[in-house]
Parts: sequence; structure tokens; C-alpha cells
Amino acid sequence: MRPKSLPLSFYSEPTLQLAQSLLGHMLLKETEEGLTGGYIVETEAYLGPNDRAAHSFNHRRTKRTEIMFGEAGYVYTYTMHTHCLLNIVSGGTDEPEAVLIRAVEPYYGQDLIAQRRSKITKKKHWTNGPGKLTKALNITMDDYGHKLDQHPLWIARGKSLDAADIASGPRIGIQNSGEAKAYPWRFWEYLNTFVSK
DNA sequence: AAGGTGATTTGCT
DNA sequence: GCAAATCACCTTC
Repeated sequence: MRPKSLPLSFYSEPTLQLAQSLLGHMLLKETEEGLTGGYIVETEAYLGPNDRAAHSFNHRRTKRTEIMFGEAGYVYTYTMHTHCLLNIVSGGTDEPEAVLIRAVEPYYGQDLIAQRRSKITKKKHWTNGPGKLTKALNITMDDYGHKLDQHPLWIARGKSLDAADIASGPRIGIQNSGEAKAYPWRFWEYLNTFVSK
């Protein structure tokens, strides 16, 4: 039986808060092969128009970023070299903000995850990066625009963390983003070994 | 042409 | 283990 999805209203809180609320919840994807999922242990907030690191900086609205201008709770995927990265749209309509999921801790379907990550022997390397977890859960560009409160890609209630379990720091891989690169908008579950760095 | 990355290799400590 | 270098060959503009 499938874990029940969180309602779309879960995604309506401010992006920086949502990035922290998502930690500890369960990201799930079901395919014909089976159900896979894991606890979200690392996220990054991208605050749209005022954030040089965000794809939606300066209200840059293109075919790719279009989904971010809509309601919260939808999936924004994009391709980076050979990998697909998963973001969750946040903010209201015309507030193009999003949360990047950077790492999860495998829980459901670990056999299937191991199979999809067959060359990787160490379990902690299966999902400890934004491009790795999408491969492990089989999240692809086909999921672009998906509404997160329903099959086959959704988030269910996991463990609840309190503030002491959450660490924060500068985001990763945004070297050329001016002053934005110093903002402490990366959040992770403190001491969890599946965090990317 | 460049990018919010990853896997592999190489050369250290 | 860790750091740097290299390449992969997709999507987008």
C-alpha cells in the first residue's frame, strides 16, 4: 500500500520555510518496476526574481521556467549535462520560487534503487546528490509539471524534525551568482550521512 | 556555448 | 580518504 500524499496546501508556506519543512518527509516515485522512495535530507531554496542563482532571476520567463510562475506544489525538472534535477515549485502565482532537492535517504524499494545504481557499491552514494537521487528514483523530464499530491510522484509525511536537527549554509555550485552565493539557503538534516557534502 | 552534476582516474597524505 | 582534472553528449537559449 502506498504512503498517503501531503495535500497541495503543504507547499504554500514561504520558500525558505518550506525548504526546511520538507526535510524528513518522504519523496516517492512509482513505476512499473515498483515503488521507490526516501527521506528528504537536503534542500536548497531559490528565491526567484531577487536571487541571481535562480533560473527565474529577474522574472526570466521561458518555456523551461514557465512552471515556476504558477502555483506551488508542482514539479520543475531540468537537465544538467547528462542528469535530471528535481525542484518543487513554491511561492504564489507570479512568484517564481522553488526548492531543489539535493539528497534523500533510501527507504522504499532499496533493491530496485540498488539495481538502478548498479555500478555504485556504497549505499550512501546512491542518492547523495541532486542528479543521483533522480536516477535512483527514476525521476525524468517526463515529470516536469507534475502535481505533487498524486501518483506516480509524490511526497508523504515522514519524520518530523525540530529546529535543532536542521543545519544551514551557502548553496552549492553557484559560483557565478554575485552576492547570492553567500546566502545560507541550503538546509540539511544535521549529521545525516546521506547529505551530499 | 554553457550549465544549480557525476563518475572515473590520478596523485597525493 | 581527499582534491583536482577530465569528460560525458542533454537541454536551453
